[in-house]
Amino acid sequence: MDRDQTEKDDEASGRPTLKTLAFMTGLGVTTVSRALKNAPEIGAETRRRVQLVAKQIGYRPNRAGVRLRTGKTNVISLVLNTEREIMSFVSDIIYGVSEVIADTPYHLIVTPYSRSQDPLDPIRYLVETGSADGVIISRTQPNDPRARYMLERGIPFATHGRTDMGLIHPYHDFDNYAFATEAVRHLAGIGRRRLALLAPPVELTYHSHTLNGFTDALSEVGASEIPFNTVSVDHSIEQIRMRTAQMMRRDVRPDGFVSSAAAATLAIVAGIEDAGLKLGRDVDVVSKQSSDLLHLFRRELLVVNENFRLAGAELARSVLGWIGGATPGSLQSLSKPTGVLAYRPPD
Amino acid sequence: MDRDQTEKDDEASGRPTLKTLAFMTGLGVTTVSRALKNAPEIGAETRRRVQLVAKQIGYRPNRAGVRLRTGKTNVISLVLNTEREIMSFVSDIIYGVSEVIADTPYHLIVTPYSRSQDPLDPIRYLVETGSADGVIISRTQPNDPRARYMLERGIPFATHGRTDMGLIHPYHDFDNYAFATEAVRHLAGIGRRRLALLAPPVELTYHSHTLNGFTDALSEVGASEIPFNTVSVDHSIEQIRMRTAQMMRRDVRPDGFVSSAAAATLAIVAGIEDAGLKLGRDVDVVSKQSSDLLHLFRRELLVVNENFRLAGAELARSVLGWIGGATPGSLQSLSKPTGVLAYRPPD
DNA sequence: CCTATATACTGAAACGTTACAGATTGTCAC
DNA sequence: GTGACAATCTGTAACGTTTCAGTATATAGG
Repeated sequence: MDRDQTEKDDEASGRPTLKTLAFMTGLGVTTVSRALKNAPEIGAETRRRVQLVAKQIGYRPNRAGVRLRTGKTNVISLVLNTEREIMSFVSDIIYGVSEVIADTPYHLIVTPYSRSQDPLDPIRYLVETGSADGVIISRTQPNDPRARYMLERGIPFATHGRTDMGLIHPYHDFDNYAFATEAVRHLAGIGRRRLALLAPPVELTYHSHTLNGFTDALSEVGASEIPFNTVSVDHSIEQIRMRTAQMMRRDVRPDGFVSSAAAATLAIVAGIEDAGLKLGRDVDVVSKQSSDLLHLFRRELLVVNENFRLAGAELARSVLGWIGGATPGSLQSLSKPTGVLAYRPPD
Repeated sequence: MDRDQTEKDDEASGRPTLKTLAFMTGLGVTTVSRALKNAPEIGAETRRRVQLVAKQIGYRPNRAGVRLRTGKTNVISLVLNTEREIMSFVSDIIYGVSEVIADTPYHLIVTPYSRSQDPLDPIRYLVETGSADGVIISRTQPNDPRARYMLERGIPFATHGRTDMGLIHPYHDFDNYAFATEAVRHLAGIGRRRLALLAPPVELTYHSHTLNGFTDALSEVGASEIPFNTVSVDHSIEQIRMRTAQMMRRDVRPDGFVSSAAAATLAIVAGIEDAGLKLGRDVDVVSKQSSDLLHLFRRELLVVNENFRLAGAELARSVLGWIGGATPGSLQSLSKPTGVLAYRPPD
């Protein structure tokens, strides 16, 4: 009677639950639950038996059940700016994150914030609704309210880029200081003396990293700077192109560029050519790139690679590490630029 | 006594629940639940009162609770191939989807499938674990096992690209037939007679769409095809570049190209130049692009724009529509190519 | 033989929500 | 005054999980 009823209940519903396993093994749900998570108070044989059956029938814990009971979501949220983030960037980071969480119970959810919205809004939403166990943010600022907020609430996160608030948290960053210094040294090495920098937007931390590297290396090699700070990599292709062309038509114009983004570099080159000058002859450009396409564009371009897939992977590892109990300070990483590829025109 | 206890319970936990609202309004949780979803058996004043209080204290339904009780996840899953999907593509689609689900209760989760994995695996996972209310897939095939599977299980989905199985489901597709015909006509119009097509991979549906458009237009304008089917847009930049260069060194070589992807076009142009030929003089290339960058690369390139952000938005609308009860057949859309931009060299 | 203690297991309750099956009114017809 | 009925509200159970507070059995110490 009792048995029949339970049996019927279990066979009716499609997906196996703890109750199903309990019935099949003849144990209580509590025992099954504990056996599956290797609790010490369960006999060794029972444990193996339960786990065997669970694997056989393809038991997977119901996420909603776990989440409701424990508050654990098994979700990592990647928070993205809908219009400012550079294209290839995003997909590479996503792939990097995916790679790492692939064989964990975690899911990746993408939380966008749009237009004129406060960047803190999506973070508040995530924290208030308890929608994620961990968060990844980018476009990090020196004094970042999002990082501060999450630190206060004690929710694990990692930032793409560093902050500068005297607070410790996991991050992954590309060494933009090293990028800028190497770029300047290389340009100086091939005889360029008046350099312009297309920098990241001022509000982001890596703006000053890049700028510091640039100016430090300038004085090191004794070259001078041609100011180019009316635009940043966040500006439109058209604006950058126009400003570049304007600048290249002036008497005192740069003979070398350092560009912090691949798309912007296309615009710079276009601007240079608009002004009737020739890349590799009148001016050289060193650019960061994330996909391997710039050298197809103009083979005279000098490129430095930034690996966003790696960044995504590192960020995911950091967040998971923090969730897993590691200390935030031990989850910081910096990736060095992979060498300047010097494509000098063969002729 | 009873009151004190309830009060204490509610104030202890941070986030308001139905119980909190019930206590504040003096109603039962059932009534509150119904009032919030505008059930007819709730008095008009009560309804307003409950909704007012709910808004004031910022009540948000607990997703885990809803999901456990109803099975509704409020999740849309975007299933992506980790290595094959083209870069900018992905982020644009994500942004498009985000845009549409922004003011719905839905979250977007990204489900990747990697390497040598069966494309059906992630779909099976989603369906078996009931992880999503709706699914979006790309890299659609004429006979697509994923679409068939989801159709059988009755789970709402939309495909980026069409199938050809005689089954009806929502899709969004770019009109690649029109793209190919317009491209060929344009090339013929500027005097090109021997055309090569860099097609999508054969297994995907839009391969034949593109190919049909190409060959139909060829016979229409009386031009001939130079076979170029040893590579597809899925091949590496290096392979495409090499094959192109090989072909361009032969006696009978194309004087026009139609390319189905922007990245591949970079490779084609590189190959053309490797062979010592000049774009716009010896050969013209019409290419699809998703971001507006190709004309910066070589201004002789002829480009047709495919809007992936729009695609993402349409796909999201379709899935939501299906979930909302619309008939699958009414959720299909095709986007026309936006005109060939004819950048002829001015000199 | 009785008590203490470790070992292996178990039922009940709770997380927040919704659906089902009432319960309590008030109104109206007769 | 009674019964029928609509309108409005409510308690209980259930979704699948984990935690709490046990229970039952075996082993050992005295």
